[in-house]
Amino acid sequence: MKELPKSYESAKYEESIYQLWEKSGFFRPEGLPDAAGQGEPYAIMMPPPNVTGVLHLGHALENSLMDTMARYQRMRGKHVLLLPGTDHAAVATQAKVEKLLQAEGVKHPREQLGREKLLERIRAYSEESKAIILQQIKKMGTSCDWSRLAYTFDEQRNQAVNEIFSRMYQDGLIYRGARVVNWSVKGQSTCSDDELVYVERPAKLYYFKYSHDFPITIASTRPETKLGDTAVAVNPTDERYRHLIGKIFTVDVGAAEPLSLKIIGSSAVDPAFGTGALGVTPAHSQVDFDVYEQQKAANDPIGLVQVIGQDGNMTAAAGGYAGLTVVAAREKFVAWLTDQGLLEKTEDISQNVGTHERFGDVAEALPLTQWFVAVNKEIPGRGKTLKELMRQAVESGHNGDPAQKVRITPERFEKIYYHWIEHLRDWCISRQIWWGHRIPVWYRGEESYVGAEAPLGEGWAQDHDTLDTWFSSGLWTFSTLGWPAKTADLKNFHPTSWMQMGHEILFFWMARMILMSTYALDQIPFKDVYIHGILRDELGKKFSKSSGNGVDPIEVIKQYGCDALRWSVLSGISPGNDSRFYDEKIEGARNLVNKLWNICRFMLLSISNPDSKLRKGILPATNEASGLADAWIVHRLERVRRDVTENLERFNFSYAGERLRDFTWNELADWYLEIAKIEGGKDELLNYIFNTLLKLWHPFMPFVTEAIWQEVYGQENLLMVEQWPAMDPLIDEFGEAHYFEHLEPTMAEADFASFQEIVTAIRSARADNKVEPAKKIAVYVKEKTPLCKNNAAILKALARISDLTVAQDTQKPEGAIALTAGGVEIFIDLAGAIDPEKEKARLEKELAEVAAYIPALAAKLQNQDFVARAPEKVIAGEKAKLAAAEEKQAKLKQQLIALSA
RNA sequence: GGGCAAUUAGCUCAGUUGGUUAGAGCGUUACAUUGACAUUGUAAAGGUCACAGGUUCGAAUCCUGUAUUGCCCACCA
Repeated sequence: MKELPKSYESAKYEESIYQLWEKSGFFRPEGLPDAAGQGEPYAIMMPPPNVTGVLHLGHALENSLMDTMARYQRMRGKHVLLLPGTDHAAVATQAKVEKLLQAEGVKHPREQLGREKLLERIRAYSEESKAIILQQIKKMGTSCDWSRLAYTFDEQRNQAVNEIFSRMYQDGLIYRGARVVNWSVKGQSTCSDDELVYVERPAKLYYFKYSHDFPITIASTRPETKLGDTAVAVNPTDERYRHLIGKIFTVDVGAAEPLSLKIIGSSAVDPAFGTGALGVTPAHSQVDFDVYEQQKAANDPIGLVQVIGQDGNMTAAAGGYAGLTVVAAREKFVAWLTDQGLLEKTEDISQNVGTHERFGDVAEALPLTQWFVAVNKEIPGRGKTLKELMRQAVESGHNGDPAQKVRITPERFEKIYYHWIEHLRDWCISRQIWWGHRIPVWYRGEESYVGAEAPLGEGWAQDHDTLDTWFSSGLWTFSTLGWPAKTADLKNFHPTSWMQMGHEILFFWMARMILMSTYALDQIPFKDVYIHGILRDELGKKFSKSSGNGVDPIEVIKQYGCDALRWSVLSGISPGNDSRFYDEKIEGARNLVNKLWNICRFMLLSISNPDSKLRKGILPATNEASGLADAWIVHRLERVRRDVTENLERFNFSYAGERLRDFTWNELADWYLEIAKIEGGKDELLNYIFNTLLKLWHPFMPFVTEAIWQEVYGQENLLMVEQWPAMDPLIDEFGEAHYFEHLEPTMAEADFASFQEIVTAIRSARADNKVEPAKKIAVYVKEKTPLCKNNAAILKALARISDLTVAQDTQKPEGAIALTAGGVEIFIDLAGAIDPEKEKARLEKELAEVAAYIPALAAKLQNQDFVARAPEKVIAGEKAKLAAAEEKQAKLKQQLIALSA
């Protein structure tokens, strides 16, 4: 067997290994070794990254999560489909390309280039971006099925979009209507409520009257919109104003027409806030528009006057203010109020304003005719609204079936989801940008037609608007599987098994996938959603281009390797919580990868013949040379196998990994391999450990484990499709290894722990007394009562490891120091190297510690309540502790006396 | 204003359903260095588990309140 290099060089392996995996066909479920076998389908749809740029660290986290899960499930024998794709990200991409064009000097891209040319530019940009992204996904080691690569804006997905639009339209769930919507002047498009980003900023609150004879003072931070007021709302219980309800006042504030203001009652108005009266501007406030609708329904209508236009300037209805920008109109109006003596006071307040997620400007509320999804309308034949479908899928299961329940990890996000649903309004899905799925509706005069293609006949023109990008990504779990065709993939893989996402897209995406899937397929989109937090820098700040703290995951891979990147983003995370990413973490990850490499390298050097039979994961038969350390490591390996498996099942990626790290480094490398060096002759067992270890590590560190595996077994035998280690027949349900017949399995753990304590105590004493590491010293273990059944094994190990000599049943030699550890007395002859004063101080310190501990334990055991109520096991444990402490105390006292004698 | 988290060693975090003298990694200190690995090893120091009550035989863990920090939602017109 050729010798491996001293340290793992990721760059040498990663590319060729990925190619090998890809070539193997195992990324495809039907390419798996047992594709026709019993394995159940397991599907993960990769959230498609936006084609607005390249992947960042957050994507590295997501890919690591998904690929770890996919590899684990694949090794468990599932028919895993990890499906990759990208998202055209309508607004985001168009906004990005327009910004780039503007930087190139094209000030008004839409007017200057026109629809077709601009779309061409965006397409070119997005294709370039897409190509880079796909390369990056490969570099991250992602084991996804490239043959099923999807794009939210390709032909297949466009069919799905058109199909669902038509169905929802036929069901009356999509409608065209005039409502107040969010409008970005800069982007010249609508956006949904969820796309608003609220920013806090200082504002002035103006208190004024519309005219001198108007009886109520109102307050507003946007006085210019008051030119469009049509009512004043007061609380009907408010004694100050209730007598005015129903009255109509006509005031002239300089708009094209005098304002006709009706005083209306609304319990939503807080009498204690401000003046207790609210100027109602139906055209420029969502809330006020609701009031307008309510009044209409109650047969007490109020007017609607639009004073701000789509260009962000005042409309003709604003009379003397027409054509002014909003800000200029405000200044002019306030100046007029001041002149007239109508302005009573101003107040500086801080205010949250909704800005457009992509274009960044403050969104205006405008009344516009747009396309909407009706979330509160009953679906024909289903007896439920879309909102109810969305709620039920998470709450009790789709159609009340618990097996069709979307389970969210961590659970607390369920509450947030319900809360969001409560407040959900009809979803505005039409956008005036050009990059996106065109709305499949055709017009000719008064006629309209819904369908992908124009109907027969002349003169039909398609709706100019495009669809909200989330309308298409909402279909992702099934549009990727060929829907609306009834494909085998749909049957096999939907509902998908597991989905992960950041909490910031819970509403955008998770909610919409649930809506679309329950509506279109009568199925939930996925059984489990894992919500991860975001990665922050070492100071806890978000990574962003503007803060200049960005980390390029591909650079990290180049420098430290993909496995190190994966480990550094995965370790330390917990569901739903943010985590920090910093250099030391990557270095630590790189060190771990290298440690694993060297552990395997050492095992291979020690094994005379790596045995491919052991790949099946069966423990080798007992052999004569087996000792305590062997029993212990087998036991510990089984425990870690179980812990890793259980925790991956529960999506505790970080804990599973930590557990594996702890075993590998602190148990296997630091203890067992050191002993194995001395004892020797462990071919079979080392083979077994080597095999199992690589399999357990593979989902976390696919490259380094596969690299080692191939060095041993050749390129025809890929680790990625080895079977995940199962419980060995020789290990019982309690995790005890019945492997070494001459050893009690339950004792292995305790005995080895004693052994470790003894060794550590000796090392510590040597260090305290500055004994040169290379110097051999005599150690005597005094055995009063048999330490345990495996005492011989311990003593044997003690005698063989490091530089110790052991004698049984002995008196403390002259000048030796005495220790109590692991339940026995130990004498170390330092050949006069000790300082008696120092030794006395050490003993006294230890004595003080144990003396302080004993009374607490004793008191506990004398407490009748404790003895009566605590479980047997706990009481027995406390008694044992007390006994051990008392024995130690006695020994320490003796040792002190002996020292002063 | 409503809601949700977090608060444990200098730093980053575990602590799996209440039961060790509360753990890890990094950092720190001392020592080591040709034998798998300095991307290393050995040993050590370091914590009133934010605070105050309560429940319990027993609380980092459960309950109530307070403080600080972060996030989400609503919004003040």
